This record gives sequence, C-alpha cells and structure tokens, in this order.
Amino acid sequence: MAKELAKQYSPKEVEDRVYKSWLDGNYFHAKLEKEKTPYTIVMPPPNITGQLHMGHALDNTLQDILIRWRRMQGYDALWLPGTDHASIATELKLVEALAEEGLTKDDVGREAFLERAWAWKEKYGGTIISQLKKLGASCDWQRERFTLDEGCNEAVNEVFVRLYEKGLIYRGERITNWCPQCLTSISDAEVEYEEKESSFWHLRYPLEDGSGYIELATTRPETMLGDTAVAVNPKDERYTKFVGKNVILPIMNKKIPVIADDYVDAEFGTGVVKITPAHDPNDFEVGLRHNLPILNVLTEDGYMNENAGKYAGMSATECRLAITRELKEGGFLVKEEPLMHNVGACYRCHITIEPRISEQWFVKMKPLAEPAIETVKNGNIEFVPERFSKTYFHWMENIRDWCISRQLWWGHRIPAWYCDDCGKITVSKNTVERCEHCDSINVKQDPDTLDTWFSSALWPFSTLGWPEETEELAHYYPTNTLVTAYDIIFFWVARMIFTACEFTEKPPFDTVFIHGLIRDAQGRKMSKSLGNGIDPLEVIEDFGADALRFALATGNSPGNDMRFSEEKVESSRNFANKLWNAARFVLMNLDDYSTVPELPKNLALEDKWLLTLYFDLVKEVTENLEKFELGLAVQKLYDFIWDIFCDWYIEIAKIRLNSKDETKEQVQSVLVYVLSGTLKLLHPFMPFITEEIWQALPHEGESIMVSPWPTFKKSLSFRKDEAEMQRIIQAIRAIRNRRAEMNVPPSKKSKLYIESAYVDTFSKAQEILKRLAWASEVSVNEADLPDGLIDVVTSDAKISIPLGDLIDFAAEKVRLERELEESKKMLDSTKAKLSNPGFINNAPEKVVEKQRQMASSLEEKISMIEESLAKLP
RNA sequence: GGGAGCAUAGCUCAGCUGGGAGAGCACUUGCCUUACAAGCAAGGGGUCACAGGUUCAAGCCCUGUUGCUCCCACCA
Repeated sequence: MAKELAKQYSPKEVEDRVYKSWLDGNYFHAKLEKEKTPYTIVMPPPNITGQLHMGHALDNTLQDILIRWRRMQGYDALWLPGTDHASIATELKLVEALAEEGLTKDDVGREAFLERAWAWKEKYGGTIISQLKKLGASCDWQRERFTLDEGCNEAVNEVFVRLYEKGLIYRGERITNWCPQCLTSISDAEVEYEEKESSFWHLRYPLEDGSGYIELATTRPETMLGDTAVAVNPKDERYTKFVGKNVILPIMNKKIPVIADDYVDAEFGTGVVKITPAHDPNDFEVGLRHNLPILNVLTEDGYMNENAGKYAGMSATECRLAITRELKEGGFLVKEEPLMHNVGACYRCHITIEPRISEQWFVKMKPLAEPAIETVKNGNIEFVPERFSKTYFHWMENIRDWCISRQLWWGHRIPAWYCDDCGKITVSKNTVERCEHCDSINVKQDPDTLDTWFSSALWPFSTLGWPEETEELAHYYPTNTLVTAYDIIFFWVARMIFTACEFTEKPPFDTVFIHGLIRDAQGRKMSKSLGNGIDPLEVIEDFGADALRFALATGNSPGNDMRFSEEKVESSRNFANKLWNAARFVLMNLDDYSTVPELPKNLALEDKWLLTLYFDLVKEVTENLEKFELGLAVQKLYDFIWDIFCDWYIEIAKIRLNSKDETKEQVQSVLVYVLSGTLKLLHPFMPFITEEIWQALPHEGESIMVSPWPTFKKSLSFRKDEAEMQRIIQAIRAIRNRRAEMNVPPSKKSKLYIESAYVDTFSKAQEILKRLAWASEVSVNEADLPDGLIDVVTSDAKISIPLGDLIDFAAEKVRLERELEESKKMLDSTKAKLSNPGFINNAPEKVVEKQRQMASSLEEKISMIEESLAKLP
C-alpha cells in the first residue's frame, strides 16, 4: 500500500493480491510443529456440485475467524479443507447430462459413467474451493481432501469390514425409503416430511360370506391392489365378529383375511386398516407378525407392475384416478374426504418417496449409539449452544438402523462379493477373487455404493491418515472445533461422533459450534426455487470480502438464524472505509515508517485513557472468542475503532500533531501502537484490509496473520486516568448538547468558566475543550463570573458559557428546573436503596459503593443546579 | 403426540455469571471542523409479549397464558 492512500477503500485492488501474498508466504500450511499445541478444524466438506451460497459463507467465515485467531495465538493451527463427492447430487447431474445426449446410465455402462464422473469432478469440483479463497479462507490447501479419494476409500473399506465382522453391518430385505426419481434407497434422515393436502378415501370390502361389507379408509387407494389383509383392533367390539373371516378384495376379486392387531387405532377413521405389506412400513410389520404375503405392485420408478393386473404400466397417479373411478362404479367407494397428512419427500430431488421392499445394507445403530451418547454426557464434547445436545440425545436415543446402500454408481462401492455357487457373501478390504466360503471364482461385487454420509462420518480422522497411524493423526487428532449449522446435526455430527468412538476411541472434536441458517430480508429460507438467494460472490464483488464477513459475524449469536440484508453489508463496508481513513490519517501524520515506535514514558491523560480502553478490548475480545461469542467480539471492535479511536482519540490527537514539538512523536507512537494492536484483534474478522494497513504501518514480521495476538498488559492499564478522562468527555458532551439545542454553530467559539472539585483535570483539559467543545478560552474556578451565562451541569462540574443574546432566560429556567427535578427523583430512589437494610446487607460491596457515589454526585449536581437557578434574572 | 426456540426502539437484531436498557438502519436538527458526506455533532423514540412468583434488586431466574417459528414421531 502506498503511503498516499485513496479516500475510499477499494477491496478489489487489495484482496486478490493480499491472498496471493499469504499463499506465497505459506502461512496457511500447518507444519506439524510438535512443540506447539495443535488447534484443528476440519471443514465440513461442501458438495462438488455446489456453488458457494450464504450458508457456506457464514460457516467458513466463522471457521476462518477461529483458525486465524488461534494461529495468531501461537497454536499449530490446522484448518483442513476438502470436498464431498455427494453421490446422489452428482449422479443426478450426470444422468441429466447424459439425458441431453439421449443416453441413459445403462447405455454407457458403469465404467464409462464413472470416467465421465471423474472428468466432471476435475472440471467443476474445484469451483467451490476457488470461491472459498475469495472469501479469504486460510485453509491448509496442501492438505485438501476429497471424500472419494484413495485414502478416504481405504478408511471407508476398513470401517465397513470391521463393522461387518463385528456384526454391526448386515444385509437384509426391509422396507426402506425409495426415491422413484433418484432410483435409490435413502436413509430415514434423508426424508423430509411435509404436510400436504390429500384425500381420505372410504372404501368397502365385501365379506366373503355375503353378509355385508367392512368399511375402511385409506390415503393410497392404488395400493389396494397389493392388499393382503384387513386389520382391526382386537379390542374393538364392532369388529371382533369379523376377525378370522375373509373379505373379497374388490377389482382383484381375491380373498384376504380380516386380522386383529394392536397397531390399529379404533378411534381413527373407521377403525379398519387395509394392510399392504409391500408399500407401507407399518403394514410391513403387521405382515411379519401375521405371516402375510408381500405383494409388490409398483416398479422402482413409480409405475404399476405386473402384479397390478390391468393397471400394469400406469403411473401411480394415473392408477389412483382409474381405480377410484372403478371403485365408485362398483359401489365400493363410500366417500372421499379431504385430509391433511404428512408426506415424505427425498431431500435431494423433493419427489415423494415410496416405501419399498428391497435388499439393502444396514448399520446396527444401538450398540454404536450408546458410547456416542456417553461421550457427550461425560462432557467430552460440548455443544455450543448447549441446548443442541438435547436434539442430539433425542435422536441418538431413538435411533433406528441406518440404511447405507445406495443404488448408485458414483460413490464408495460396497466391499462385498456374492458367490454364484454357494450364495454366500465375502466382505473384504481388497478385491475378492475367490469366495472365502467355497473358494469359487464365480464371485461378483455388490453393484451398490455407500451413502455419502458414510464417508463424511469418517472425515475428522480419515483426512488425517486413518487407518494408518500417521504423525498427523497423532498430532492433530482429536480435532477441536466443529462448525456447522443445526440442520446437519443428524446427518453428520452424530455420525462422526459414533464412528470416532468406535474406531478411534476418542471423541472426534471437543466442541460443536452450531450456527443458524441465513434467511433473506423477509425471514424466508434462501432457496433456488424461491430465487431469493443472495450470491456471496456478488456481495464480495460489490462490497468486498471483509464487509461480507463482518456483516455475517455481526449480531450473529450461536444457534440463531439470521436475516441477511444488503444494508448490513453496506454498514460493514462503511466500517471498513472508516478504518481505512483512520489509518490514512495515522500514516499521513507519521514521519518515520521504518521503525516501530516505542511508547513514551510520559503519556498524556488521553493516551492513558486510550490504552486502558484498548487493553480492556484485548481482554474482552479474547474472552468472547473463547466463548464463541463472535458477534459480541465484533461489536466491541466496531465500537472501539469508530467511537473511541476515531471520534475521540484522533480528534484529540490532532492537538499535539499540530504542535510540532516533541509531543508530536509521543502521539504518533500511541497511534501506531493502538492501531496496529486493534488491527490484529480485527484481523480474524476482516483479514484483507487489516493486512493491507498493517503492512503500510511500521511493523515487525512478515504478515499480520502470523503476528502475535495482543495480550493484556497491566502496566498499560490506567484505571484512574480513564475515569478522569471520562469527566472531560462528559463535560464536552454536555457543552455540545447545550450548544446544539441553542443552534450555536461550531464557528462561534465561546469562553468556558468551569467550576469543579477536579481542578487538575479540567486545567489539563484546556486544549481538548478548545478543540472539541469549541471553546475560545477556558478558566477553572474563577472567582468572579460575568453576568449572562448559561450553566451546564454534569456530575463533576458546572460549566458556564457566555452566549450573550442567544440566551432565553425563561427557557433556561424551565430547563434547569426540569433537570433539577429529574436529579432529585434519582437521588430519592438512590437514597431509598441505601436506607434499605436488605440492600446494604445483601448486595455486593461494589454495587453498594456505586450507589453511594451516585448519591453524592447527585447531591453535588443538585446544589450546582440550584445555585445556577438562583442566579437567573 | 413429544421437544426446542423466538417475542426488547419504526425495521433488523445484540444484551456474557440477576445490580439504572444498547447497536446498525430509518427519522429530526445543525455542520463541506484539511482522515473519512460510505463523514462529524446533537436529538427524538422502549409497560423489554401478558399474568403471577422468587429476590434487597428481574429483560435476564421459576410457573402459567398468548402469538409466531423450527425439529422429531409409523395414526392408515
């Protein structure tokens, strides 16, 4: 940065250049320094199909803030980045691309399809990574990983085999959630439920003996083709007489039994449920209990199959229309009533999921969940905010087995081989040539792949080299902070915890730092379909990455959603500009840029005041960061820089900077000292601008990002001077206030007569008062005051200002009387407290003392006001 | 059906272990005071959702009520 700076900060000219300088300096790389304490964050890997959205921007800004801070504190800080192969999302994209060429997966075959997939990954998979760089992410790019790379694959196979050998992975025919669009099973966690308007069709099935009908209600009439029973509650007296009899399934003209099962709620609907074991998870269970046949009437892509008789080939929706028509014509449809009910949809493509029977692989969750629950209960892992541990416990305690097989090609292929001869399964990390049971060479690998989340579940340790016992694993694992949004706790956080407990016998991290979702200005979720998403890259383009980061960190409290609006970024951009100009001011007043100035021994009152507040800031920002209160930290930085440093200190500093004597150097060194310290505190939040300014200031070291984090220095904290300065500030505010009320322009200077017990303070402050309170002259405790003054009273001083003909004495009287009344009221309530024994005895001494001081200064103030009133003509 | 969160200035939101309510934006007034008009100074604006309770003291803790939001759950 040149010493001659532009009036306005221009991020575009700075950001890419600064980022490159960091890369050139290799500052992001964690160097495995064993003498240092490690601090590790593994990045939640974004999908290779993804574009950077506001959620990523927030998530990664928070991580970058933490990692930059810890790095400056001297930790061996590793932020390990990577991407997720996102099996379903990527495969969908590829299938779409094929469709445009008029091809299907099967046309090209597995091998060619995977080739295309890898090519696609090479081309687009890095997009999001380059976008993260724009944001300023200080990741260790040399350690970048991919959930489908060789090492991760090895970890996945290792885990699969070990779980299988332990009996914690099994294969079985179950009813699972089937997505007719993605053509794969998905796990329970991947189903999103939504209330949808639907109908409740009341049907009647004739009794076999011709004695009448049984009426039942269903939301899915088309599945009646696969009904294999009708169920009632055993205690429901209306129907006990029918149990054991048969009914005739209309259309199919097939006998099916009436059975009794507790599952049926007599209160709901007609109290009769048609049982379709192949197409409903509950019915499936009922079917198992009663040995009912399972009749699948749907194809995998949502059409009626050969079991549907004449309806075969229709889509389920068409079939529903046709069937309800036929039932109506046959007199089997009693009525159709509207009903709201929960419909599950695929979280990827949002198509209604279909419960479907198929052979799938599952992870037995109960034994794995127990240690994962324990480790959080024992405090090995802390959720921030704490309340999310409840969400975690509830899910873990009620967990069901995890369906991990996917009928997809893009992903980790299941390491299981089936023998054509003996029919048995061989599970192995290595390619299986021969069946381990019968030694046959007729073995075929399972065509399916694993749930994407299976590999992400291993991310904290697979990325560090597990199952090898690498130095990285020994040093950086367990990791420290996991940063993620609350909507990902089940998918990912919970699964990382149980895999880590099982395979590393350690919790994968010590803290889960949860943030909320970014919403638009109206509070709606940002989504592609609504078109209300704000592109972070555009925001960076318009306002700069620092402004975006600052806006995301400001007012954001852990776990809470946040609205995003352009105004917020604008105000952050203005703040960056303010800082820029403050730096510009400091630089244009420096004589020497080459050496870092030392703080002078004889500090002025305002220097001591500034240093005291600066070290308060150091302490508080550090504490806030330790407690993950990033929003509070950022607010304090904002206030300090804008209000304390710029609006007060710089204005006061101008006095000495204009003086041309040796005091000029003093103030220069204070300016540089506090500014560069503050830049360091701000650096994790606004990395680019702080680096740019820091480089222009006299500094030691190569980069602010590897400079030491400021620490509290007691020798530079001057509590008494801080309080003294506060009296002057209070007086200036009061004077400005009176002048503004009376519309006195700054150009009209006036003499100030100050009456105060703090003679020293106000004598010292003459120059400050002249500059900041537009005084022409200041006299302290002068005996004879002229007539025609207005009085301004603070708790420490009475300031009289001769404003001549501007004064309206009647109005002055009213004002002073009002002020007197207010002060008296306050004094009364303060005194009431002080005479309350309960207060005196119970409140901490500090609080009591504060009240005493308040009482005495109020008394002082009251007497000064009374004096002023008495003098009025 | 179970669980969680939110309700504070016109708007968006902070408010850490209880000790005289804050910010940004918006609004009003006055300023081109040579770092910054993306700025400076001053100001208006709050029954901290409602009702009880605990406490010397409650925006904060407890109970209940109302309204909104989210998550979980197999009522067809």
